[in-house]
Amino acid sequence: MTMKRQPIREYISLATVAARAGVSVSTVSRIVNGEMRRASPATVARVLDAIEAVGYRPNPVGRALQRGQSQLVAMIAANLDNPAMATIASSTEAALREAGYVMVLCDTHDRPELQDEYLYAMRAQMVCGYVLVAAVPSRGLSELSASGAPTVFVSRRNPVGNGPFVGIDDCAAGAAVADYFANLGRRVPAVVFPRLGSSASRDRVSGFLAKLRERGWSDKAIIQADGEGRSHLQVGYNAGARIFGGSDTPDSILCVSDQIAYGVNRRALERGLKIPGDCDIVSIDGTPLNQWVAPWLKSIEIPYAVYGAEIVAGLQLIWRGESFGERLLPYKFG
Amino acid sequence: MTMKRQPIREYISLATVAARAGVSVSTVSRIVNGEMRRASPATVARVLDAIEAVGYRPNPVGRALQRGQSQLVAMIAANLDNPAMATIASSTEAALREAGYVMVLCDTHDRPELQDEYLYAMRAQMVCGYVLVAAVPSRGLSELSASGAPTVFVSRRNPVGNGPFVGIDDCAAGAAVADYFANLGRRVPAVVFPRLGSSASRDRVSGFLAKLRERGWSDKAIIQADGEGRSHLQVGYNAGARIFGGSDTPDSILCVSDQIAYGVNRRALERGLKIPGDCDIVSIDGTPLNQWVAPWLKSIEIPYAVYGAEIVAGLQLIWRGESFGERLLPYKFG
DNA sequence: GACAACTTGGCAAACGTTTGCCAAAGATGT
DNA sequence: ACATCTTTGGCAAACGTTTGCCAAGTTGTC
Repeated sequence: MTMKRQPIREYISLATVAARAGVSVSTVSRIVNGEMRRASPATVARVLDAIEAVGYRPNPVGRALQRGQSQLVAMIAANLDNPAMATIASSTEAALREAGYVMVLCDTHDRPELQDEYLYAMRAQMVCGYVLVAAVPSRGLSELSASGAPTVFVSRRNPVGNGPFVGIDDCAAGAAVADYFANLGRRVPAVVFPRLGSSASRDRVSGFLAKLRERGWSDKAIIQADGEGRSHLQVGYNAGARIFGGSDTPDSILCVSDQIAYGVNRRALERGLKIPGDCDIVSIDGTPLNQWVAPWLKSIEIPYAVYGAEIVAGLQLIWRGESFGERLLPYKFG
Repeated sequence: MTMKRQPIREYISLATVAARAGVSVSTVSRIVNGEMRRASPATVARVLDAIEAVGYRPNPVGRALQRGQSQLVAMIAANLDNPAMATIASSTEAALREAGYVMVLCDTHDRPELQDEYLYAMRAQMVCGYVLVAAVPSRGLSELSASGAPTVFVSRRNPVGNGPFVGIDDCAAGAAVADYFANLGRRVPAVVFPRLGSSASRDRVSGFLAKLRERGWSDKAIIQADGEGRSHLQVGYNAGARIFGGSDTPDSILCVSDQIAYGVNRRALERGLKIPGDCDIVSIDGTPLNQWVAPWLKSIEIPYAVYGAEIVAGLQLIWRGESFGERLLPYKFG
């Protein structure tokens, strides 16, 4: 009944090399790992030749078992369909490969149960590190947090504690947009954000509001619209209905993500508004795609393409036992 | 100098369970693997309890080493920044997880050397299957092809042989667009495609051309523009310069991908053309994002979100030793 | 009462790697 | 000549799993 699984092929192992070079497996292992002083130059040369001749590559599985840790790094991301996360995934993958690691990608669709399932599965895989992009609170995350496993949080801070973080200064970004609107002479600003916000969303909104207050706005003069939806596109579209349906129509809108801006814009078009013109929209994300499909959108540009390098640098610090608090990357605006 | 790596934690192994249940490791192993007849009901119950009590999960690394094959599936994709591929990656990841596998994601940026590097690295990881999305010809791919390892090609057919394929009927899709233009009474059709084409691009173009010929167009009456660029956005933008700069301006354009359409559209806007109106653009891809950011674009909609399920179904057929030629999924148009 | 057949479960080898420890041989110092 | 140290390299255990084989114990049949 049950299929018997056959190995796909015989692998070239240390034993193969050892036999060919006429030495023991341990000697080859040490040379492979760069312990050149443990063998005479003649032996080293012989072994190196044999490695070359048979095309040996260390088997990561055997190594993982012995070391109790694989060369796999788990990236657990909330939603790959979001181009920003796709870019983070892509750049992290490239940086990890360069450093000799292999990335496992897990898409949680923002669901805590799925996040936990992945967290447990990855622990079983003996991964040597975790990259959590926009993590949600969950039991498994608390355990991970407590276990002290090498972890870097990206975009959203650790929702159940603290830990190394790579992102931008969200508060400052929100404030920058507020300044921009104020300097432009806008009178009726609005801000759109998801109802179930993350630390990032909250900070962007509060930075925006704080700066506007500083520049003379009263709280009720600022339109705040949260939207619901499983994607930020929906969030923006839903919030747009309320923004453009109220008594005051805003002349300037901050959307905390590109996708929200797309949703708001669609609603605006349906209502016959001109963007920009009747109303300016600014978003925070600024993926390159905007230049192609949303030239009407001005953005705070987050350097997602360099996130990967920062994330891997952070992991390497942690692996070396050094500390890594947070790395706030500069954004571009205007 | 060199850091000594410490295992993150002690893992709960078969030995832990065996000690607690008072049986041998082999007995536990057999029960974990569902061989219930090899032990008395009483023993089985005791072992199951122990498993529950200590929270045992099989270690995939040990298993992989013993079986000569891991539960990892390699997805090697040409360009994650393309939303279509991101959707394929996402849906495949979900389907694999459901089937108990773990996906490793590799982004080759369309570069053969990188594709080879990944192919070799994944072989060393003892992956149990390969999903190649938009593969490019390379030495390693030929070797993989020859080795008979379980492989599914997606979107683009195997460029160095043949093998299981998941995609759409590209030829028919191109023809459908041709019919659409003809029925609409368009006179000056154009087609835009990347200079370095894949089987998919070529088939879409040739299907389009063949149908137009069938409906009375001469070859020179059809504008064909190939574009260069590292992304399809660039391809479209570059080809757009030639299309809109020639003597004949087309009244209808087929772009073989969404991203090319974005590029063409940008060029059209720069030239002051109205889309649609002066010129219809139709693309092949039809990602959901279009509805939000490119309402001007009509598309053949490829069901990327269900690719994952088909890919995994294909892999499972292959693992079972059954054959799996190709699966052409239905697309939606209009 | 003898013998076969089945049930139940353990032993041990194997997968590929790493590494602590030991042994042989050569080099150096007295 | 002897003690000590260094160089060179192998042995064997360990990581967690699977599985062929064997050894008891139980049951059934004549």
